[in-house]
Amino acid sequence: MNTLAEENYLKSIYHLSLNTESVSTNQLAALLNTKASSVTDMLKKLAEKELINYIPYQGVTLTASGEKIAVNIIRKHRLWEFFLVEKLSFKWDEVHEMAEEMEHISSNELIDRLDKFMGYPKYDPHGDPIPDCEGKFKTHDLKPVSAVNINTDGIICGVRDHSVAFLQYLEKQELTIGKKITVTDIIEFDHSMILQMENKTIQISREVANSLLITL
Amino acid sequence: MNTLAEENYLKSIYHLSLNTESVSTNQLAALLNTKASSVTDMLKKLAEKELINYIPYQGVTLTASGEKIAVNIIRKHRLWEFFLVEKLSFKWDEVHEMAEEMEHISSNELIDRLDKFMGYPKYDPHGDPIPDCEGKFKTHDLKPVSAVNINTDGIICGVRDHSVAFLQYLEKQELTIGKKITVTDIIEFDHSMILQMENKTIQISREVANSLLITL
DNA sequence: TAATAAATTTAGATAAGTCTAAATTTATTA
DNA sequence: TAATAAATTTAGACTTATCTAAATTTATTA
Ligand SMILES: [Mn+2]
Ligand SMILES: [Mn+2]
Ligand SMILES: [Mn+2]
Ligand SMILES: [Mn+2]
Repeated sequence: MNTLAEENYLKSIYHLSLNTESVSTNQLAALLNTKASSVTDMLKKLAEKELINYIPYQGVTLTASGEKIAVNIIRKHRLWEFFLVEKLSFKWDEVHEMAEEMEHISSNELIDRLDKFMGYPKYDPHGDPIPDCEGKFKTHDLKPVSAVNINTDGIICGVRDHSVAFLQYLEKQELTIGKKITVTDIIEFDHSMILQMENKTIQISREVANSLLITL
Repeated sequence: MNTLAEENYLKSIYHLSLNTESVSTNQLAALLNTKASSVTDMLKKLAEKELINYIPYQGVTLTASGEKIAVNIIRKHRLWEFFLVEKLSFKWDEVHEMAEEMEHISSNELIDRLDKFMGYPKYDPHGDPIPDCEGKFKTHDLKPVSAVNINTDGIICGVRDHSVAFLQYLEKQELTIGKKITVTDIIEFDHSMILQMENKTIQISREVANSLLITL
């Protein structure tokens, strides 16, 4: 159907589209660790296949069929991550690279059965929503901890930074999905925050607070 | 490490080596559905990497490191097939193509954990042995049904033909792995055989008898 | 608004893996 | 054993996905 490279481009365009209206060549080059000229070549190919709307110099958006493919790849990625953590006991910081390969296994029947086998999970190990077999999913209303006021509490439901370093840090602090926290104080000087957890109090930096997402 | 194409060549050389001392260019071209000239190019590359012993015009054998890689790919293939049948309820005729893709997922940690998750199975859904994480496995002593005498009985433990058509035929006749059969008669004219099964008697052609493997 | 900088595309090259057609080597057979 | 056939390799081309360097377009700023 589509090559591995094409799938990775579509997925990247999808992710970048969540923040900006139209995605630029340089944004893609940065995310895909490639050069702008390589991106241009691929954009022409994807436009030819009508998977993206491409206006030279003006950036790209996904067409309906391009988006469908992108969401399906993300569904596969997140279901495999769930499988690796829930069934094979990997930690949440270990699964992304493996899922990058597994998301390209082509069979949809396989992924639908995997979904069923795991009981149709709604969120992956990082709190990201898993699209169902129709491509539908709902994001819950998330806020970075850095955006809430003193004495607000919430449940950790996601992260903005998926790096191994960040995930390992959170794990160590027990700041994992599902945990309840209350912001008890904010240090004016550097905006670090004091969090009250079930069994302890910890302090986190502004950077961490920015990348830790909660529901109120 | 190695490309997908390289892995497929190594695996094919391994499989063909089970029947012949040295594997020829044309044998590989036929199995891999490609042209002899393409095979020659790849053989040069694999020889360069010291994964095969290649003498132009004389065929190839695997080196120790080439064989290790081939066995690891086969381990992955068979473990994923087992997973698909045992955990996701696919039929034994449906899993080969999916496993052809999944065998290239690179992580060995992943496959070792999958192995553990499934209880270290010794045989795949077609009766083929699954190498352990060291690459070791034992084939049981198999004979085609066509090679046994009247009134011999045995347990179905494998197949020589992995085609969908053959597997579906066997499934329909309940000639599946683990079933006990007794050869009660052999028709001289066309060498078809009468098999006594637990709850019925059936007749199979010589072709079928040739591809159905039992232990005595 | 003209000059400069930044972003993007084009041109031309490279590597992997494949192909067809031609040349070469090995095997068969008259 | 010389001619013929079969198997294999070589030569040259093509596709996909990359790259660097140069040209072009768009954005910024003096
Ligand atoms: Mn991921
Ligand atoms: Mn994830
Ligand atoms: Mn198989
Ligand atoms: Mn098998």
